[in-house]
Amino acid sequence: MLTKRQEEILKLIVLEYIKLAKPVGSKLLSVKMKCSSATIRNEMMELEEMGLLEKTHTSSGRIPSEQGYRYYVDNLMQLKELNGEEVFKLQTVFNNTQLELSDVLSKSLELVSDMTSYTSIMLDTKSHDNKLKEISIVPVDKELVVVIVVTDQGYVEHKNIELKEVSLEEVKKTVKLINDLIVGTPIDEISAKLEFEIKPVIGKYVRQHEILYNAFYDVFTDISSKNINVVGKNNILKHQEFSNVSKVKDIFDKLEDRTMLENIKESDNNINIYIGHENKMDPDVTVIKTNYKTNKDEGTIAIIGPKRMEYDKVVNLLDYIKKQIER
Amino acid sequence: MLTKRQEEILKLIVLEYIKLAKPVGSKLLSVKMKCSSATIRNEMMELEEMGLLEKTHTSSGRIPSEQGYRYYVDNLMQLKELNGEEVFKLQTVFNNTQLELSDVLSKSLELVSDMTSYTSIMLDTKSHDNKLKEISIVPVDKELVVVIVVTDQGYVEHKNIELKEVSLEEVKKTVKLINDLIVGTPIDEISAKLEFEIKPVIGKYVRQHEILYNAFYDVFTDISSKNINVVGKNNILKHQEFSNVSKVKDIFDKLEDRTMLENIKESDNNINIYIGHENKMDPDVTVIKTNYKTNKDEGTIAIIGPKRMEYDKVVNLLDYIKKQIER
DNA sequence: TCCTAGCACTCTTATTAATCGATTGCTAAA
DNA sequence: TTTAGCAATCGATTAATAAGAGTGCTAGGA
Repeated sequence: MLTKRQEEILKLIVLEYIKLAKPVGSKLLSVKMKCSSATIRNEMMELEEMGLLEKTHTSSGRIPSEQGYRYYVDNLMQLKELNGEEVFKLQTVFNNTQLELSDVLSKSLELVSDMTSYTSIMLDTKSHDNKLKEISIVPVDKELVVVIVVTDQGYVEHKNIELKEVSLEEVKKTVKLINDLIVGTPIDEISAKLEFEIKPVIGKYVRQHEILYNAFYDVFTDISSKNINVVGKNNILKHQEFSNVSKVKDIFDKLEDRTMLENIKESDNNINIYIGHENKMDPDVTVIKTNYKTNKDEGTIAIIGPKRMEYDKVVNLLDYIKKQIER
Repeated sequence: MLTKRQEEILKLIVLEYIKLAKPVGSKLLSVKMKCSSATIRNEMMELEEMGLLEKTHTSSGRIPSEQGYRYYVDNLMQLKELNGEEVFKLQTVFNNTQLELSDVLSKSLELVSDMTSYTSIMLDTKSHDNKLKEISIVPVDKELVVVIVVTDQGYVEHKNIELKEVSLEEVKKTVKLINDLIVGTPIDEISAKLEFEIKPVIGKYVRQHEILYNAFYDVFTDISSKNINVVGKNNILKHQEFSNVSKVKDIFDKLEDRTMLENIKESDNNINIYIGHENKMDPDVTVIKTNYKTNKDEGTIAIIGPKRMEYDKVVNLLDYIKKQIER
């Protein structure tokens, strides 16, 4: 259990280090508190023994350990309000009724990335209530037909089918079959239905039914697939913990690795903070994320930055965005 | 005019410097040629006076100047054949008939980026012969209707319209109007037609015609807009000329700047090389690009790397891809 | 006239040493 | 329990030195 004074010291060190990125010494703290540097040194030693502080070398000032950050965000962090300018900028996005949800998300995350110098990720999973609404075709010319799939939430996906191996008639029949049999099916069950209800039937009267089946399989896979967007990646380069190129490359590669990014999915409804080794992404970063859920959509938004991150600001922004989206 | 020997020296220096990124000295060259290092030093001095070579400091070996690279690519470069593995990998992409052109392009550029460690850009302009084929609507529920636009080349774009300020009837009427009046119009002329032929008419019987007009304007703008894709951006980090983070940030920011990227458009049909200051992107890079043109599509593909680039390899690859696409 | 051996000179890189300044841990006194 | 004082530690900076690579120039030889 920490004393009041120890908590104050820890908090000051965290805030100071976040601001200046330099180890914090006892002398600096002694002017901010009403006791001598020697006293503070003694407390620092205890905090270090408890694993909340670290030194970069024997005679350096202290920096927070991962545990130190953890204690700070769990017990000491105070959320201040967003400032007027930030709210104003975000509101212009949320008030734009022209935009679709995914655009609102990416635009607001762009703002957040600009305001914080961190990197944002949105992972947009379509909701389970998303059902196939209609599938229609537009014959373009003798060689090409466009198949268009629409869900009851207004998602659209399309695929071009060449009329070489299959005829327009065959495509039409298949589409009618799908419209008759599987309209209304939730999108994540469609692949199964397609295989077991449609494939056997078309197999009977379409010569090259594999081609047709694959085309439809593709378009349904696309529409049920996750939409991932990384915003403000270049902000990584602004932080001095990432001043060495190979570290940067490491993180950039991870930010392009789809399976890595899909892992970021958060089901918990709170704003969750994963500091350093607590996240699976990279031990040198902190990931703050939350899930969101509307009647059409659900997904995760995440902010990634150095462990030395403005936790309070990011938590506030994320919370604000989550609430606005869910309205 | 350069003598044979001077050309040989220049070529060796370019190749050696591309390989090892270290200034090339006279001693190294003397073992590759049948004359003494003193002779080579004299020739180097002349080449430097002509502006083809540079020194990094008074007593360093030589590196090629931009003019030196220019002379090399114009007069000395020999194109070797692609190796079997490279051809094989690319062929698996080109032979996949399932893929649309833009997918073929981005996949083959991914391969090129992997094979070369450079960065690729594709800029896909839709051809002028692309005409509006059909516009159709799918009413999703009482509050939402999806508008889908298809061109005669099989491009699809869509937009959701909320049925709050406008009614389904009004949307239907407008769509009928568009289908009657401007189907067959080249996509880059549609905006104008929309404004002068459709807008005045719907203004008469649609209360909130601005909303409807804007929605259609948006979707036509989208479909005629350029498609830009940057592949292998992280490869920038592999080259020692970009080992300092602020330089990297500079280039990365440019690679996300849409207007910068649109400038890359090349109308010339050859493989063109822009070394250092010859390109508008950044004086420390070389851009090699060419345009391509199929019956559906036209655009530009470009490779970006350090000036110390494997010119021969990149030119070969770009040429190969261009030819395959245009088949 | 062209080529080359030889050599002094220049500049980079690596290594070591010396100094400065910040900060700590410890001790002893308040 | 707090604090003043002080030796000790270590990073960062600067200076000095040496080693190595490469050049430009000169003078002699083909």
